[in-house]
Amino acid sequence: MIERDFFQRDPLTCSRELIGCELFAGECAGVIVETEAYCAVGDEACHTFFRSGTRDFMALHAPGAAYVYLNYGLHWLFNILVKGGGGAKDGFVLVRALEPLRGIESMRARRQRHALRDLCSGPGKLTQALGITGKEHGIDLCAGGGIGFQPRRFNPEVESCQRIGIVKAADLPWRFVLKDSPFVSVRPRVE
DNA sequence: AAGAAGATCAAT
DNA sequence: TTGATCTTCTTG
Repeated sequence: MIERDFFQRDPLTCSRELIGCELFAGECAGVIVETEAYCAVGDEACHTFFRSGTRDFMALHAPGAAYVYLNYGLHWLFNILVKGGGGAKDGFVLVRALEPLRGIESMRARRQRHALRDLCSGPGKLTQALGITGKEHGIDLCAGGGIGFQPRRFNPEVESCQRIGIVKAADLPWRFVLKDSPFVSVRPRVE
């Protein structure tokens, strides 16, 4: 079980170090292979930049809280609140892709897809596969409940690249992937 | 009251 | 490349 102090650091460190950790939700679990960092200060792509409700959420919750929201009216996106202790170090980690480990038949049933690579290879896909929706918004992920994290069991090679699907601050290399994983959403551009 | 924007996905 | 679909925030 990953403890709260893991999330009492800045979003870039948390995003990088979550690669290779396990996310579990009920009977389902997978290795985190892709994340993105969003910073409360100085990042125009972060919801705190244009949503007062998000700034309120950040003030009212402890690090390790789930921040789940509906995007494009269709897809739930799963984030973790991180607070490094002071404005510029606060933010969110978006979990974007998993390598499925357990509960694979449940994932297949919820996704209506069979291939392992189609189950959790995107932020909207993994919430559907794990059954995460807005009802998980605000829950504590460090409380030993049904959803949480397990530490790494190997030493991953992590690659950083540009974030996906945003227009503002699109050039920042704040997306992190497990190198050469076939389970990421979009393969990083090879230089 | 109405409109725009938005961290996506699957089918064409 | 496009359509689906909804919440939040801003403007009138």
